[in-house]
Amino acid sequence: MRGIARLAKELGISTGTVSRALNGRPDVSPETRERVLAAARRLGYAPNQAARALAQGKTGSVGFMIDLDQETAASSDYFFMGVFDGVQSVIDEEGLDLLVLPCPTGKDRYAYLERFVQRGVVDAMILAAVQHHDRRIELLQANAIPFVTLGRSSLPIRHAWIDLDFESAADVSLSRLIARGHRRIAVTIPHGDVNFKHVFLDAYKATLTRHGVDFDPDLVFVTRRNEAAGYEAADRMLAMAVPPTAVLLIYEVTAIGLYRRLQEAGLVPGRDIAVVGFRDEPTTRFLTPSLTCFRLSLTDLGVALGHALLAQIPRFQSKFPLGLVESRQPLELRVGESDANPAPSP
Amino acid sequence: MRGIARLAKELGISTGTVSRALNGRPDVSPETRERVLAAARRLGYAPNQAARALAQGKTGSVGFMIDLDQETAASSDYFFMGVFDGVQSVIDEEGLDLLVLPCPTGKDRYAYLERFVQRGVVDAMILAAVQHHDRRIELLQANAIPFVTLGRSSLPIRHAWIDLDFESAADVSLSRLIARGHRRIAVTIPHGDVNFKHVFLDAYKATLTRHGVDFDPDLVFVTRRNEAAGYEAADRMLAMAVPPTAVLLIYEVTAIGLYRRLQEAGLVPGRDIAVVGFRDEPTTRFLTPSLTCFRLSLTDLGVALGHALLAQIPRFQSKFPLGLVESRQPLELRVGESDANPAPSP
DNA sequence: CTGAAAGCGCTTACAG
DNA sequence: CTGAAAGCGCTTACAG
Repeated sequence: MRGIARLAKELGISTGTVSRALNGRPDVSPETRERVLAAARRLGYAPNQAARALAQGKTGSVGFMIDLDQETAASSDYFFMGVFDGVQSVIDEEGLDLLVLPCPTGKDRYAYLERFVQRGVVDAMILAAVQHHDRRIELLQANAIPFVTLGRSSLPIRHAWIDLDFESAADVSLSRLIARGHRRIAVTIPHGDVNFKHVFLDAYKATLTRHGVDFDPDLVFVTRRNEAAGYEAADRMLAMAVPPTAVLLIYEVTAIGLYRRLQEAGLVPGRDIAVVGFRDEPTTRFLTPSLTCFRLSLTDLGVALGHALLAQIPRFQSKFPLGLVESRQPLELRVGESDANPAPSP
Repeated sequence: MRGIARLAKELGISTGTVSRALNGRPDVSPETRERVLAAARRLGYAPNQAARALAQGKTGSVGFMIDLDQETAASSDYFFMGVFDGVQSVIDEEGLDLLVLPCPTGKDRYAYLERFVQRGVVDAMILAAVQHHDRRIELLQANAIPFVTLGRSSLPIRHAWIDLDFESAADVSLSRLIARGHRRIAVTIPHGDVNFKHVFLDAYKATLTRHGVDFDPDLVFVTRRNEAAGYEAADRMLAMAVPPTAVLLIYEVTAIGLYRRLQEAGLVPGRDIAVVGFRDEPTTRFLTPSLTCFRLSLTDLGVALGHALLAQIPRFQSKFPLGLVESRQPLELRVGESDANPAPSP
């Protein structure tokens, strides 16, 4: 005999009462509760997760699906770790566990998620690296799994999401550059189908338009998330008939390669060409000249995701009455030396 | 009615037969099996995980516990992602799922793990960031959970582990440096209680002794895993009465700060001071002069962990008869320019 | 406040 | 090859 039955026998009471005492139900006498808790402690009892989930119809755990493929995972460094921390600080309070589900390289993301969803492994999901048309969103909706995405999708479906404020970042950085006379401002966007590629590019275009600057498709560079991509992008920029006078980088880490290529060409960021990075990353803090970039609180992002998720789960909705969250996390400009230069006079 | 019962009713057969058909048992007629599988597909049936785990007494999932605290997680970049990929490539084959369990910053690691173990959330565990005296190992053994650790512990308990071959790395790198005349070789070791701090330092000492070089405790620098720590370490080295002529870095990322501090002092790695980094990381590939360091296959490491773990799980032991794995993953020297210089003649 | 009992959705000896 | 039934370890109306 094991589990709750063992406790019940030991104490000479019914399993129902043990269960109620353990779960903090009000209809248990203080003495009984004390005896049960003491026995549980003494015997090192912990409720079996599977039995509990089966009886209650909920698992008490939320999944956070991430991609392992190079494009999204490489150099993701502290990003997800920080976000996980934020999420847990919120859901821990509500007795929920976080299970990170890493989709292996090359494995179909939809099939991977489907397996977990259909088998009822988690009560709710957080999805990272949202694609332009992300079928996983339909999957979760069809299975009535509460969820929130890190990043918007472009599907004509409303769902809870938290994203970075790309619009504001594009506005702030471009306005700075334009005010200093820059007109040929290159932008790098991610490779692949992640949705923020489109979001960021749209924001870039919109800001240019607002300032009366023409959009030039030749100034858009698709880069992967690594140093080499920054090097190559710089290389291509330098080879242009009329090179850009400023660059906006979507992946911070590309700054390392870009700096290197510029250095080889005898160019100094902030003197010969203006460079603004998108997100502050530890590995770029040591660049010289220091990089102007946007700072993001990973913990805050995680906390926002946690709150948004709880707001989608019926039993938490009264405590987190946020409705269908659609919000953007603020990005704060950290001014460095890399964009100090005005545009060269023509 | 739902789940298996629905299928059974739909087909007019018993739930037992449905279960046997679904699970590929041999004692089911081909026609029945086909009908069951077709119906399951049609109705989008997937077995409930909790019910299955309860009935079978196993969950079919393995946990991989990582730390979220800055010291071990920050700049861990692709490290774990690569390892997860390797682990999954192995356990997927056996029908096991990988659940990553990220222990929040500041939360007690033992208590965090205990919760998952006692509730029976996972069948087996992989532990990262093993401490010198890691009570989690005793916890898993007491609960008879099959496990393997990424890193050795110093407990007088035998358990399955996979570690990096610090001994060989110390030997190869120090032998190179000593052959070039270096005698004052600084070493950086991690902060905190991670076990490889001791392993690496011991290997460093042993190699020096073997070459007849005296160990000087002043040449040991404790560094955290970030750029700034490398900067500070270099700073302290330069301030010494007799500075080291060579440096062995345990964390690659510290090379960035170290390079910077050396540069400020007008010193060039590979010309004025020899630098060897421990593990190849993408962010240091762009350093100039290029860094001599050790390359590690993360996927191979993950695969080794997966195999070692399966060897600890009774039902897989015949397929993976490896016994109690205690092995070190090879590290391959990637020669760069940073340690090209011989020691200056005294 | 407590107990007896049904039920959560599966699996698996045991008969036949 | 298939069905009936017990059981996995919990939770939760329902009585009392």
